[in-house]
Amino acid sequence: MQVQPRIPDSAQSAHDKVYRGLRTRILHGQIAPGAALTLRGIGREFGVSMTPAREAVQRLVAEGALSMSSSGRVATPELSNERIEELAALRALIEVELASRALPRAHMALIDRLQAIDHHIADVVSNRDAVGYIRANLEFHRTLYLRAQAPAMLAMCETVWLQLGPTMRALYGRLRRTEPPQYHRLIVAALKAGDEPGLRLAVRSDVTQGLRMLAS
Amino acid sequence: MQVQPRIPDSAQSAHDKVYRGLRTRILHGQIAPGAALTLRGIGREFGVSMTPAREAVQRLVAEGALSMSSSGRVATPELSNERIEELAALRALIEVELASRALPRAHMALIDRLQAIDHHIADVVSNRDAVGYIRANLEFHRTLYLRAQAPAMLAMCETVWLQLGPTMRALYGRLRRTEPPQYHRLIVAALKAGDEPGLRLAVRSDVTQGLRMLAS
DNA sequence: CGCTCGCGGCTGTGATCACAGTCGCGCCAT
DNA sequence: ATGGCGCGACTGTGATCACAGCCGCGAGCG
Repeated sequence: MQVQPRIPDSAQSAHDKVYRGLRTRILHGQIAPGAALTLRGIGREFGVSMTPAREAVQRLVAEGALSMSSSGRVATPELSNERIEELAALRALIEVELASRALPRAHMALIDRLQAIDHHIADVVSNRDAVGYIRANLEFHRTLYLRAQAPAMLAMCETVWLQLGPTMRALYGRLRRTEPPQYHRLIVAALKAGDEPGLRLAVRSDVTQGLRMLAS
Repeated sequence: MQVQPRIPDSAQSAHDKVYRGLRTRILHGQIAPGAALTLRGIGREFGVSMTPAREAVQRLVAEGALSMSSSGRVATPELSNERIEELAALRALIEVELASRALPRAHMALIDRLQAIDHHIADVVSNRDAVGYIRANLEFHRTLYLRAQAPAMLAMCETVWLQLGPTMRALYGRLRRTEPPQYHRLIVAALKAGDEPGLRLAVRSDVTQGLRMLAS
C-alpha cells in the first residue's frame, strides 16, 4: 500500500487549482470589472508556471468569466446593459426550472439549512460586507438547486453567475442595503407549502430584483 | 497602409483553429460517442504542436463536449439518459425564449431563408445523410435564433448542442427517417402569423421530439 | 509648453523537453 | 492452454525558452 498522489474529489492538477482559485474569486466579486490580469502574475501568485495559468485563464475566457482583447490581454469584463438583461433572463429561466425540480425533493432538513443561510445573510448585510453577501446569496441558491439533481443545468447556472460576478460586486458595492432580500422568505415559504407556482414567482422575482437596481 | 496580420472575424490563433475544427466536427456528429482522442494525434492532424491542441481539448472538456478520464485520457462522452433528458429540457427552455425574442424581428427574408433550409433538409434526409441532416437542422435553428439579438443565450444554446452532438449522431444514425421534421413547418407558420404561443409550442415540440425517440 | 516619435520592457503564443502515470501486449510459469 | 506478471511504448502534464506584438513612458522637436 502506498500513498495516493491524487485526492479523489478535487484539486488534481495545477491548472485546476488555478482555475478554481480564480473562479471563486470572480464568482464572489472579489475582482472589480475591468481589472487586468497577467499570466506570469497569476503563475507567480499560485506558484506554478505560465502553462497552467494560461489554461485556467483560457477556460475562464471561454466561459465568459474573463474577456480577452485582440492582443490577448486579459481582464474581467465590463458588461453592457443589454448583456446584463440577457444574463438575468437566463438566470430567471434556468433557476426557476431548477427550483421547480427541487421542490418535490425538498424536505425539512433542506428548508432548515436555507433558513440558516438566510439568517447568515442578514448578518453580513448589516456589516456592509458585499463579498460575504454575494457568497452567502449564491450558497442559498446553490443549496436549493442541488436538490434538483440536475448537474448540467446547475453548471449552466453557475456559468451565468460567473459572468455576472464582477458586475454584481460593483452593483452591491455601491448599494447601501441593510435588510436581507425579501424574496428569500417567499422562496422558503413556498417550499414549505409545496406551492410550485408561488415558488416559481418567488425565484423569478429574487433573480430579477438585482436587475432593476441597475436601471437607476 | 499595411497588410493586417489578423483576419478580424475568425481563426486568429492556432489553438482557436484547432478548437473550431474539433468543435464543428463534434457539433455535426462526425465523431461517435466514446471515440478516443490524443493530443499528439490532434496536433499532427492540424499541423500544430501539443500546446494548442491541449488548450483546445481542455476548452471542449470544460464545455462538456468531450469527457476526460481520471488519467487525463480524452474521449467524446457517452451520455446517460438522465443527462440527455436534462439537456433536452435546457434546449426547450432556452430555444423557446430565443424564438420568442426573434419573433418580433422576423421579417419575410428570414422566413424565406428558413424555408429554403427546410427544403434542403428534405433533400439530405431522403439521402440518409445523418451528418448533413444534423448540420442543416442546426443551421435552421441558428438562423432563427440569430434574430433574437441575444448572443449570451445563443452561446449557451450552442454549448448544449455541442454536448448532444455525438449522441445525436448515434440517434439519427440508427434512425431511418425519410421525411423532414414536421415541426419546422409549424415554426414557419407561427412566424408568418406572428403567433407567439404557437411558436413557443412548435419550438418546444421540435426540440423535445428527438428525446422521445431515444426512449424506445 | 505641448505633441509626436521611438525604444525598452512586458505580454501572450507556441514549440520543445523532461517526467510520471497508464495501458496493453507478449512472455513465462503453472 | 491459461492466467498472471513485467516491460515497453505511449499519454498527459508542466516548465522553460525563443519570438513577435503591444503599451507606455520619456526624450526631442516644433
